[in-house]
Amino acid sequence: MIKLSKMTDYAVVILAEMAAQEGNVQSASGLANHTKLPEPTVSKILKLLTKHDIIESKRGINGGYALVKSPTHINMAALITALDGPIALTACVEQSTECCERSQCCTMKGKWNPVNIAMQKALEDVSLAQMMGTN
Amino acid sequence: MIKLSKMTDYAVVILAEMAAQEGNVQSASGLANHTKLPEPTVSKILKLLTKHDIIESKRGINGGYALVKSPTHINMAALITALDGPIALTACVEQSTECCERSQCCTMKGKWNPVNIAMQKALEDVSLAQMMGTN
DNA sequence: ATAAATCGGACTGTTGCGGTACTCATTTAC
DNA sequence: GTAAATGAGTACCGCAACAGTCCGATTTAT
Repeated sequence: MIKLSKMTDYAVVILAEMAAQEGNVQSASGLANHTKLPEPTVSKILKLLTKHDIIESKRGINGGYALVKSPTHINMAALITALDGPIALTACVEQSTECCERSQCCTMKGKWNPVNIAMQKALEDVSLAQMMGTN
Repeated sequence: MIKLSKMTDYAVVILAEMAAQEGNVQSASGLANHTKLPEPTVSKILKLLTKHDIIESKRGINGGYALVKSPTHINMAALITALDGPIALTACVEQSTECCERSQCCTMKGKWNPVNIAMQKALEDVSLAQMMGTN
């Protein structure tokens, strides 16, 4: 099963909650309460999102996190990249110019790239706002 | 990193080898030799592919495996489904009508489906033959 | 009928991820 | 200036899924 990690799943829920209160700075514990997710996990995800400039943080008393972009401008590709690393369907991607550990160069080297690109595009086309839309 | 398992990667290499000798029945050990992959792994993959009717097996002396469809009619979606299970980007897919383990229904329930469908389509559009094409 | 060759399914070890806890750095209210 | 509140960073543990291994079932050539 090609599935993205729970972390990404959680991230969407958290971001949706933040978007619902757009403009407000919300603390990690507050978000954890609202989303019913375990606080340490929420905190971890928020840090990752901050590091990748998807949200911004404010320290000190009454600190917390806030969106920097509107939900329309946050796409799934960026989210997944932030939490799970680069989007690629196999280890044998073009970037690794060396041969695999196998005795000869894998004949499939680089062949997955078109697929990867297609997937990347599919994910870029979905915004957080769309994910939040009614069923 | 969204990545598919090595198994799928290997499967493509193996199928490419089989396609190169289309029509011929090839034993698991023979294919392992040609692809330089560990035989038990090759064997395991061949079993999975057989179960999903992507190839067919022949027992007894001079037995082995052979393609049932032409490389043009084998797409990546079928391959990945056979080896890694259904293509879905999250556990919270439409099919599970129950709520998550969280106290309330996840607000994102079913929202990933459009993305999943887009990915499925992207993968269906790539045939084994295309993967075998020259670099 | 026998035996060799091969497929088929169950089993096990290991790696990576999800989840947690702890400590340090920073900011602001008083 | 001090202390409280909050985010940032690091390190750790348990579980689950995967990669790899083995032995039994089945078929066919002789």
